[in-house]
Amino acid sequence: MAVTMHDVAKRAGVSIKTVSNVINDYPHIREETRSRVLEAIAALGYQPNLSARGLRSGRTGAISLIIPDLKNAYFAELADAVMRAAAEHDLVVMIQQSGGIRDRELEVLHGPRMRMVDGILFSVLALGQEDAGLLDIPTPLVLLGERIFNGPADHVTMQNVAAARAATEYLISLGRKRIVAFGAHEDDGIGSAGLRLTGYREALAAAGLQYREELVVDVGNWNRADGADAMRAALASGLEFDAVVAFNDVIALGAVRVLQERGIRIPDDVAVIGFDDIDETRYSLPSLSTVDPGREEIAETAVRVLLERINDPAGGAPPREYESSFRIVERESTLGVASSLHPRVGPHVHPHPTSR
Amino acid sequence: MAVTMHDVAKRAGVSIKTVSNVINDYPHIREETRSRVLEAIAALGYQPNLSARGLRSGRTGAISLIIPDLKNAYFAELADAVMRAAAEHDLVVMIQQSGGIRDRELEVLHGPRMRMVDGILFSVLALGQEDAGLLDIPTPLVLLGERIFNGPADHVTMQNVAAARAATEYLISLGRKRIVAFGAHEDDGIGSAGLRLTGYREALAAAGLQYREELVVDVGNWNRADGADAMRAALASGLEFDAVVAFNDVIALGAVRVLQERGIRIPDDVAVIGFDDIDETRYSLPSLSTVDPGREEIAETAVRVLLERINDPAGGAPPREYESSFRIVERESTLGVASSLHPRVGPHVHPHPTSR
DNA sequence: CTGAAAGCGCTAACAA
DNA sequence: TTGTTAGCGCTTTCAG
Repeated sequence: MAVTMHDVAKRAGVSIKTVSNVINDYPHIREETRSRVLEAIAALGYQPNLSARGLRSGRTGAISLIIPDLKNAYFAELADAVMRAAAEHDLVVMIQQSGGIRDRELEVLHGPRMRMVDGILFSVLALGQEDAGLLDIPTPLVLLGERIFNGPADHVTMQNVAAARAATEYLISLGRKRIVAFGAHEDDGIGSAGLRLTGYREALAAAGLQYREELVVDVGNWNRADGADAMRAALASGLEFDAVVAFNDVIALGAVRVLQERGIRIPDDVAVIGFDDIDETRYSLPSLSTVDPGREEIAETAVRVLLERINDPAGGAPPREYESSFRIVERESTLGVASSLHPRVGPHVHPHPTSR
Repeated sequence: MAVTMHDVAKRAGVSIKTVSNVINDYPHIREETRSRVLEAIAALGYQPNLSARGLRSGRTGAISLIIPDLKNAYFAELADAVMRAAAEHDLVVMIQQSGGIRDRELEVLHGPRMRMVDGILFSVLALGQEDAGLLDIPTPLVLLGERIFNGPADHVTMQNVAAARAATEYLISLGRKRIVAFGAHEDDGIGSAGLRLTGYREALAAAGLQYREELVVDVGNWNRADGADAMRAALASGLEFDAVVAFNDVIALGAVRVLQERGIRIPDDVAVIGFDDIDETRYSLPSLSTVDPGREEIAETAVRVLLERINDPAGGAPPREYESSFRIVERESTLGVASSLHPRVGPHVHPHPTSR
């Protein structure tokens, strides 16, 4: 059987409690005692039993990250950022995939596995405002992604409206007049699609450009194939435009592909900007201008806030909202290939301030 | 405080043991008792404490997956496959990133966190044969990826040599004569790069084509940027070739980009095939022919084998090797754009048998 | 078919 | 500064 604290205590000639104290960095231990214990630990190869510790202390040192799908680059990069932020606090991460399916989101959230972690980071996709009550669980919870919930839990997200507005204004500043909003969702008011559409409208209004229904293109699932299909349909319908602000990067890349197939030059004929700043946008042809949503900041904030909730004795403070800073990243799909003459030069960026 | 078995037992008017029996599907329980217990569980919202169960039973129901980097699409897709295979067995997965750094791989593998899981799936990148002894840990372990270890643990991998040979033979069957092996690593004999180079050589030899040093191109890190850089350098050196067998998909995509920048037509001037069948290869321009390594099968086999080791009382059986089946996936980068006229038609495949 | 009691390995009071 | 004791919530003998 595995070696326990008892074995260590016996070998070091101390009590089990002293071993515990050494392990937990209890301050008042004689240096000589400490080193004797440490020596015994090393000699025996002792490793604490985390289940026992968890049972006793009520803390496991693990948090859960619930995301729709790891194959989606956005969530893979989010998971990476979360894991690295968590590691800073000695936390390990259990990833659970929900598939973006409502029942599965609830199942995962309420499953017994959630009793195995100290807190949950939940990137909601399917649940809506009407499900807010279902989020009342005993485990500390921080919501990621769009602000579809009004207060049941802490929430960290990006500045969707402001970022979409900035992206659209950037295209306008390039002299574009007929800008497609690519990736809208019918009836979506408060999800990413709705918020980004709001930002798009704000930018048009501020520039005195008219909002045109026909320039708002729905894209079903925000994956590459649907992006390509939607662009194909838009072109088939005879839609004319000189720029596209896509509501995420992969639908932008799908659209770019179709535009290129049709011989439409980017950015000469049509400038394209995406959303998310996934790694691939640096290497696509052309490289894709996009909005960096502040992923690192989101991950760090989420882990920090979750930890505060975990450590907070009473759970007193009311839920809070946090928004990350964002920036427009200019690449070839809006600037042209001139920049590719210096492929090793970093992207030009437009910094924007954090709001909170 | 959370509700425990005691509370459930009290409410149902039975002993704690009976509650335990119901939860664990112990067969011999009177139906009436069972339903009474179930009712109490539902009414109280009881959920078992996994730490306590883990302490008592020695099993946590979690496994660990150690991979280099989730931002790498190959590993994200592997992680997805592993998580879905694990879910089939009611296992949850803790993902740990090693960064492909040797010290970090060892640190993660030997850290106390590993005592929190029932078994480990380890996708080794940096450790080599000389570290085989360091893999002797108490927790059941299954190695993923290349066969750099000779027997310390169970191991599941793809058929690197056979697949690279098949990919090369496929290009030869297309009439290509000067085929670049793209992604070799100096001095790599038994890692992916070395094995795939072996398959490449076998294919040339079988076809009576001469092996030429200059057609073997090193690519540093198997990421898109290094792939692009290596192709740029190859072209600058005046290298001539009519096909590329790239040792993974992202370096293939990086190379494709550079070829297109230079006005080289794919596949007319140069046919390109990659390795891994990551999702992106379906949507790139042109879509990329590749080798499907049998990821699902690898994940399912790995989880099954790990579970066998976990359940095996003595740990008796000697380590085993498992190889997944693979297949060549033909897309535009070797077939031409004709196929894109029917974008919704599935890829043509060359099935290959499983070896074990 | 069900109950009683022991103890998994650890930490938190409380003593010494 | 260190030792003793009592459980955390559960599963598992062993009786009944």
